[in-house]
Amino acid sequence: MRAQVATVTRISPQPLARRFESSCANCNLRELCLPMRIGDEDMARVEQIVFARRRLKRGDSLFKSGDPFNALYAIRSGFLKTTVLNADGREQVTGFQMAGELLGLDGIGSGSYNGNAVALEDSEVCVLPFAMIEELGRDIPAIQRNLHSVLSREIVRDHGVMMLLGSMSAEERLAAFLLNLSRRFTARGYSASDFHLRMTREEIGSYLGLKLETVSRLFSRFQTDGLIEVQQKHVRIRDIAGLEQQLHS
Amino acid sequence: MRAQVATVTRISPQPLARRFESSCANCNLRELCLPMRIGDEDMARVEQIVFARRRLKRGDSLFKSGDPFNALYAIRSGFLKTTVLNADGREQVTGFQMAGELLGLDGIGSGSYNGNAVALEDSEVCVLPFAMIEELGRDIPAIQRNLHSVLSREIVRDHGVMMLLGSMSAEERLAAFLLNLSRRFTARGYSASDFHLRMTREEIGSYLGLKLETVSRLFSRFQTDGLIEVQQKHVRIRDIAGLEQQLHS
DNA sequence: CGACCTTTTGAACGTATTCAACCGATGTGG
DNA sequence: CCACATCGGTTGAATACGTTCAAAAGGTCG
Repeated sequence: MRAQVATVTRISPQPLARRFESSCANCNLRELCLPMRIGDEDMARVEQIVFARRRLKRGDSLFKSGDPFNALYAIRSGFLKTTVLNADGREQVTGFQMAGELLGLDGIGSGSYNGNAVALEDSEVCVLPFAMIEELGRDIPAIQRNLHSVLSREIVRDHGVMMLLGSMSAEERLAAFLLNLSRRFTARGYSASDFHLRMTREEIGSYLGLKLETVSRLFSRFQTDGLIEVQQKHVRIRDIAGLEQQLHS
Repeated sequence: MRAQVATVTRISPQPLARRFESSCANCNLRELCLPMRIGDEDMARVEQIVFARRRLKRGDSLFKSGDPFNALYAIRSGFLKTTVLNADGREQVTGFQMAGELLGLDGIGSGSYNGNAVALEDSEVCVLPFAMIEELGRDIPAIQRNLHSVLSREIVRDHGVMMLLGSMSAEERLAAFLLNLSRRFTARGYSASDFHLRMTREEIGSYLGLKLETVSRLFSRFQTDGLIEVQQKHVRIRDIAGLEQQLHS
């Protein structure tokens, strides 16, 4: 077991990765990253998983489709997007990820990442070698349970996006998108109503199945309707209830 | 541990479930359901997981959104759809499942199923109490690994659907849908070109983000173009290459 | 400062939807 | 077993929603 982990540790060093003194116990993302009870003794082992961090500058790729899968990544700070490419080169944004969220789940099944992850602002991620997660999961049920929960909730999230793309109008999609961002920022201690979009209109459009011009027009219409204020990438939500109404009409 | 599993076993009996002599080792779905090497000894334990089967008639619900989550279901025979409902009652089909595929993954994270599963034809499923899967996963790495793979591949599948819904035209969506069905039927030993659709035009439309009339029109157009023959629910693919071309144009 | 990228807005267009009618298949009850 | 009701599927015509093409202004970064 130990030997296996040591092997993975050797294989895994990423470009730009650096060893550091981990401290999940004190990490302010602990509630997001490890949402369960872990004893002090186990915690020491958990911290061995986070064997490196990796810094990304805006535009840097964390992993690309086809790269060999070795690790999951937990976002410590920053903002990323994940995308998939289809045969003829069209790109679909599959999600936007922020602090405390996990990346790379799509690589477990096939041994190589299925999509791309790109930083939309300077970011830092914890590198979590997957072989170590699996090993620890066998010893610490709370870890096992947490991994399964994370995977399952990603599936639930994806089904929500299918609902969005398959059954909702453009207005509803953008309203749902803004409310989702607001909720996630709130959970991280940021303002629920005032935030900076890290992605372009085109990326929002790709995620929502719309063209960038449509997204821009919708922002303008929401502003005219008094639901939000927009100025380029800065958004202020003025009428949460009004946005929620957009969802069900 | 044992006690915990016993508890779950007591909680879990489903209506219509019945005890039976399991035999995964001889199941003709083994390659689909357990795609990994397992020793004879471990196999005996695996078969304890499949502690019941459940028969469904067409239209029967396997589980509903909000039902307490206790088990995953492996389809032994038949055909099901999974759906999610949004706040105002609109239904989105999230997938169609056939023999060897797993249902209920969306329940792991929250403790209750997030969507609905309904039989589109008379079907039979193996009931796999999740607490037993987790316990066995801790002891048998191949089981653990398999569960992670299944979860991850569902995420990859979902991302493919997002690509479908977000970036592809109606023609491309239907072509992709037919090719996907064809591939999956082939893997189960059925004809790649000749099959019976178990779902209605409306259900296909919901899955593909289209209206039922649009689906019907596309079937007609594909027939006119010599790509397929359609008669109600019976489809014959006449030009696989032509369908694949539809994907990249 | 200049080049480039992003965003906004308008006008014309096209794809998929809506509404409607009709037909065929299926299934139920008298 | 047939009659009838219901459901599922097809097709047409009008409409609507989001896209495309285009131009211009606003930001950002070297």
